[in-house]
Amino acid sequence: MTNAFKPLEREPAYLKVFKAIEARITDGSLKDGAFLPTEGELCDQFGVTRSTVREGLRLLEQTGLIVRGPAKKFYIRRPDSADIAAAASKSFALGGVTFREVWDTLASFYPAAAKLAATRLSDDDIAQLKAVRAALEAAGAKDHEATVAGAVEFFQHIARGLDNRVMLALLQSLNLMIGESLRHVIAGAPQAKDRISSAQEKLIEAFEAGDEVRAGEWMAKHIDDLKRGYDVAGVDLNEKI
Amino acid sequence: MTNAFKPLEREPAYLKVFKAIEARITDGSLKDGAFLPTEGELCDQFGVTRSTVREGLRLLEQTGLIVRGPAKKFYIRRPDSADIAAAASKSFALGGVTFREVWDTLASFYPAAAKLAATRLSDDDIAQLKAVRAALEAAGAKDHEATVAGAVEFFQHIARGLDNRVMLALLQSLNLMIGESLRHVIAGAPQAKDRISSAQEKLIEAFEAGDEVRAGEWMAKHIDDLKRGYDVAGVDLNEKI
DNA sequence: GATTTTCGTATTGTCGGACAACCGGAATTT
DNA sequence: AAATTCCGGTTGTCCGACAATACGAAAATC
Repeated sequence: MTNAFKPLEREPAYLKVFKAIEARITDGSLKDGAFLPTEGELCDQFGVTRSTVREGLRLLEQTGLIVRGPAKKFYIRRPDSADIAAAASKSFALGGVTFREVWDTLASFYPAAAKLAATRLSDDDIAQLKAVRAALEAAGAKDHEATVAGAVEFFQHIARGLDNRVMLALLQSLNLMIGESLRHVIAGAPQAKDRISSAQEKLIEAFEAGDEVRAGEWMAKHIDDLKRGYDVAGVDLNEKI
Repeated sequence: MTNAFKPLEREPAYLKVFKAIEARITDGSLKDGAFLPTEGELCDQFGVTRSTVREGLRLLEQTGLIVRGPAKKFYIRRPDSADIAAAASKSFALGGVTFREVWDTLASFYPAAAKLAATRLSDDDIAQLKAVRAALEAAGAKDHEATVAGAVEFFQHIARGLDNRVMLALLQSLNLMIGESLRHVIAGAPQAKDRISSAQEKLIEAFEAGDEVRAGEWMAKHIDDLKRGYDVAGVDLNEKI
């Protein structure tokens, strides 16, 4: 019997609202920065009640497609890499990934990123890296927070300098995760600051020289070094983040 | 004047509902698979109306923390890598990233992943890779869909075999994005299937031998080859996905 | 005339109640 | 025992309402 009726999926109205608005954002008819109509107007346009519209708006909100502007009105915003990264790392945390998984990923991906960085970082990017390193040097040896911040910021600037939003988002979500775990490591590893700083120095040199191979090698060493800090600090790599 | 009052953030009740439930999921007091109370019960417990509760539920729903079960009831589910990947790649699409960005990322990250795969894939994983390749071989030369599917599935299995959820999610979101773009390339590149298949063969050999270096090299070649297909197909790499 | 104050209005956040549609399971029939 | 019917619980949607807030314009002040 071929003339059976289709499953007839009924889709809740709030989902339709969500998809309708989402579609108009993706196809560009609602441009970035434009204000969304008020809830009341949306009710009229969609022919549903405010409760329903509001449920749809909550979906858009969580997706990151709209944010609250002045006067509480919503406006359109395409999610940027930072949002993607934040959402991803949050999900990871919920999923209970281990330190080992994060570090393994770092060790695999960042050397490759460093290679690319050697060919792609601008003079300005490199200057910023130097600034980050200088700030790290200036910080007190016992200032663990500054050490963590310096290490993470260095990664951040490299990711940003790659001029690639996909890579940026992926690396940023890693950066968010290592920030937390580095804190544990550094407090328990005495000369962490010096080792980090000297690795950064070598990396900057490689970037300046445009030396891909050296950049990749030093990044690998740098990360390996950070990871080794776990043993020193006595942290179990299989612990959940 | 230092004693000014701070902005005094008042957060909407629906956000509190969201955070409250989210917290109980993350801290484990609501376990994976458990059913959420009904909307009515939540109203009683939180002391708010259903409209409010429902807005909170929509947030949880979009975050991927809860899904609908039988009888429409919600149950708890920790987002897995596929969800993270899907969400991320969707956001990327909205952000209007270019093919070039995706391919650059592929070219940077996948060779590193292949190296790891050489040391980590189980015999079972490799058997599956062989199966994927066999299916690709069996497909007709003109069956572009099968070719795309074969190429993407090969990537998928590698990612899954790495035994690392973070890497899996990141690579999966890349896989989702290349699927679409590969379709364009392959239709316009005659011997794409053969080249893909032979690259897969070399990769499998390297994986079996546990030869990291060779695996990385062939993966780099493989991706480079796919990318070159763009020229042949006449696709502009700077086009948005 | 420029600045401050006041005030009205639009919008959001929340409420309470209402009803149809739907699902699952119990009660009933066959 | 199997199929059918029925019923209560739950969701999806609607309506109407109100307080709180934020904005912009009108009014008052200097």
